[in-house]
Amino acid sequence: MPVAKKPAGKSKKPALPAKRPRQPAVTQRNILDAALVEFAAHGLAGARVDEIAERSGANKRMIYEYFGNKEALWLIVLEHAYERMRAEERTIDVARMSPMEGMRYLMEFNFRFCARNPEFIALLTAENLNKASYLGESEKIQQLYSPLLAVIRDLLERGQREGVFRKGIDPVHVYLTIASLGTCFFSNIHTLSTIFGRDLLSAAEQKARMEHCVAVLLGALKV
Amino acid sequence: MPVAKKPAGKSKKPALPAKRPRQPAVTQRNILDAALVEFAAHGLAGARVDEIAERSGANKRMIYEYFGNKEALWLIVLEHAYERMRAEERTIDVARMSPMEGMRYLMEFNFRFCARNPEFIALLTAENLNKASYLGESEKIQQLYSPLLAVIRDLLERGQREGVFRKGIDPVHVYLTIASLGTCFFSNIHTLSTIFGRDLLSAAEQKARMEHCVAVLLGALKV
Amino acid sequence: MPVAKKPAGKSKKPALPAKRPRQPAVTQRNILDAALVEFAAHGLAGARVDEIAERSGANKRMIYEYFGNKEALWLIVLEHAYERMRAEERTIDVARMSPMEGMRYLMEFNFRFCARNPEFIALLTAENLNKASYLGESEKIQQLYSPLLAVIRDLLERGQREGVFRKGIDPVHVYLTIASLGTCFFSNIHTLSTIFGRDLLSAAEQKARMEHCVAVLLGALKV
Amino acid sequence: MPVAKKPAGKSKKPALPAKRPRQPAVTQRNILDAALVEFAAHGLAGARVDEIAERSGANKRMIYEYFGNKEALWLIVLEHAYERMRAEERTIDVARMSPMEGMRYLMEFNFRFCARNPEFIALLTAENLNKASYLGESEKIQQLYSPLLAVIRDLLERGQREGVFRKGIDPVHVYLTIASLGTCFFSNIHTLSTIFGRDLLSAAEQKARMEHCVAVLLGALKV
DNA sequence: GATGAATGAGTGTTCATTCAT
DNA sequence: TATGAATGAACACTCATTCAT
Repeated sequence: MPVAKKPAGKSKKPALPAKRPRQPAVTQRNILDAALVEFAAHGLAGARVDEIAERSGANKRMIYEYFGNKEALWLIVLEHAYERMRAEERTIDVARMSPMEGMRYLMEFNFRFCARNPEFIALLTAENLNKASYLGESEKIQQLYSPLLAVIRDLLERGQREGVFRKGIDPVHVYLTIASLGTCFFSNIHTLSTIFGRDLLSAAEQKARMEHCVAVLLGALKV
Repeated sequence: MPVAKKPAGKSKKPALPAKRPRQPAVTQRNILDAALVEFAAHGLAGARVDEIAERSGANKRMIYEYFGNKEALWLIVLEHAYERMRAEERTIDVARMSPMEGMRYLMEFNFRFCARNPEFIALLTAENLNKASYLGESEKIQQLYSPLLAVIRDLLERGQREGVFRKGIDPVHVYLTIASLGTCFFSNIHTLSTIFGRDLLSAAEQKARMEHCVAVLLGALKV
Repeated sequence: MPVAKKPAGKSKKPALPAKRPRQPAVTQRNILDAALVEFAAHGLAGARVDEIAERSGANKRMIYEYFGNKEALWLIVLEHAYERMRAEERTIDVARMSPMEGMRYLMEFNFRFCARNPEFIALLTAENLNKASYLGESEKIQQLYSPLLAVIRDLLERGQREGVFRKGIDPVHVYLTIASLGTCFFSNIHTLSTIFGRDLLSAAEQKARMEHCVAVLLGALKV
Repeated sequence: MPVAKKPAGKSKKPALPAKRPRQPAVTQRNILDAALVEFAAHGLAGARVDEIAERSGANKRMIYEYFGNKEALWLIVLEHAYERMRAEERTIDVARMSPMEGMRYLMEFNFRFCARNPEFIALLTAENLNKASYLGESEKIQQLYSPLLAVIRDLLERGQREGVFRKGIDPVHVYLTIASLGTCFFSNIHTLSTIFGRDLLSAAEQKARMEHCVAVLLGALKV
């Protein structure tokens, strides 16, 4: 790249079958995938539109054609990430589990989701750096009400009725605790590993951590 | 022609007091303060050296004179922030408290520190976006071993001896739980407020949250 | 705030024809031409990328797109200059000339080439200031073996066989002498003119000098 | 240097003997020496005032105090270099030598001077890049008429009278030839070594080259 | 729809020079 | 005389965005 590209000499052969994709949906998906990777890796300010274009295999112009500009693309990527998470959350079914088992399942589910989706965590981290200014603008995400809250409320009520959970617990706080214990471990995993000189990314450490988190959650709910 | 153009006349406002402080230590401190604000607000990539210069009242050149470059400045700001936190942590004295009271104190201390130092939280967030790559390079921070871990270990042992805490608890996990519950609430407070449509930054919400966190922590330790 | 400011309105002179050539090869050539002029005039350190951009009519960004950076551009300009010289040298044909006539021709050729290409001389001068560090990195130039050396060797051998040239003469030294007498006169012509208070750039002076150089060269070869 | 210099804390002890040199002449000489090295290494545009200050051990401010600015310093350095050369030239005494021996001596002298003073050569090279614009401004250098020309004229006349030199030879051209053969070899020695893949800086190569140059010069003068 | 050349406003960094002490 | 902190203009280089094809 640094030195004298070829003059591109007369590559115009309009008669040829034109092997270009010409598949808008595919191109858009490729751009979104590439953008997720780039944004997750560098945040909004650090991400490079050129890099997204190159990684997606699409032309840079297409990004602007389909998504308007960098910031709009950021928001769409964010929305997609939330949608995927909510979609997974909707598969949660704790109806047949006991309240105790159900809570354990939620904690484990959240923990594993974070472990499996570091890009989502990075996106969240980056958006918090932006003080959630883009998220706040999105009507879409606001409507994507998390089904988890209802599940938690249900489990809490069942548990309280059955006498295994304490009374007077705010489901939002339970949600926050579940989210904090899972998300925070992974979003701060780099600084924490450095500080403790312990590779928290290892499978063994993660398993131990998850067990601890489950214990913390359940210990807080038990009567 | 290539070098040394004439001063071009135009002596700019010679009437002004022409304050050139000439106080290196002050200038350095001003730069560091301004850098903390800018970096906390926009992260490493989003921060602008020009902005730091202007906000600090110093000349941009001074930043390079004293700190080398933007990335080196970032690291120093990070180190200073950690130092300040560790310094505060060193003031913690739970020797006269009961294990239960001590643990509650640690949780509250951490929570309040996060509430009081949003810039530190933002810095942490941003550094996690960088995958702790600068923190990892810093020998200084690695040596700043947190006194908290020892305090936690001591409280745990006392509590276990007294029969109020369960056995077999890893102090590092307790540390992580305390840090997660406090830090994560504040580092994700913007996205969470947006998602829940609830202003978690309000005093009442924060108080309630802190109470919940204390309950969670103690509930997890109790026999 | 950190990213993507609005276009700010102000559509600059929309009435203008808005010529955006869109001809990579032409743009590259323009940049190289402009760079040759700028580098020859000020050397590597003294040359200004902005000036090259302006003179070439291209956008500064294009220089980096096509050539990487200032130093890479310098090397390419240097390589092109050498290529042009070597190309001219390859047109030399002294097969039908007598050894004496052939040598005279080489001297005159070199002298005239220097007179005709002051920018090449300036480039050489500047690269010598760099201690040939860029030339030394160029594989291209090293492969551009000068055809002159073979021609000189051939003329020497023929002349020695015919008994008009002395024996034991190193062709490299003859090359150096030819090059020195021609190049040095022109590369130092400014300081020399000043020292002697004589305008050596005048046609008469140059003709006289060339005659002298031819005499010196032939006098050194004659038996 | 890149990271946080000490605040210089209160090093003011005006009562102390003040171990600073306080010797203007020495300081000036140090600056000139350092400037010669820096200018020779990088030319006018490439030289750094900071570097000169550091290398000289003097304060940067002193450079401006004593020499005005970078360009003025350049000129003075140039003048000093010329003065030194002229001074050496004035030691030349060929009165007792034969014309032939005398000419050989001049060539060898010049050659050896160039070999011994690469910085002077580099300075000349750099000033030629400047198109001798600073040299041209210097009244001093113009007055430093080279004694060599007179010596050459004398040798030529004696040689012609004695019948060993041809008639009608312009002493200026002889001067130019001597200067070219010596100076040019050394000023272009980097590019030439690279082109030929031969280390022309080696003692053996230089000796051979000098012999050749002497032969060329004398061959051109002989009847 | 798709391409990639082109643009201009920045962005980090450096430099010659000046001023307070 | 000497010091080194401070300055502002410039410099090499980058980036989001647009336009001609």
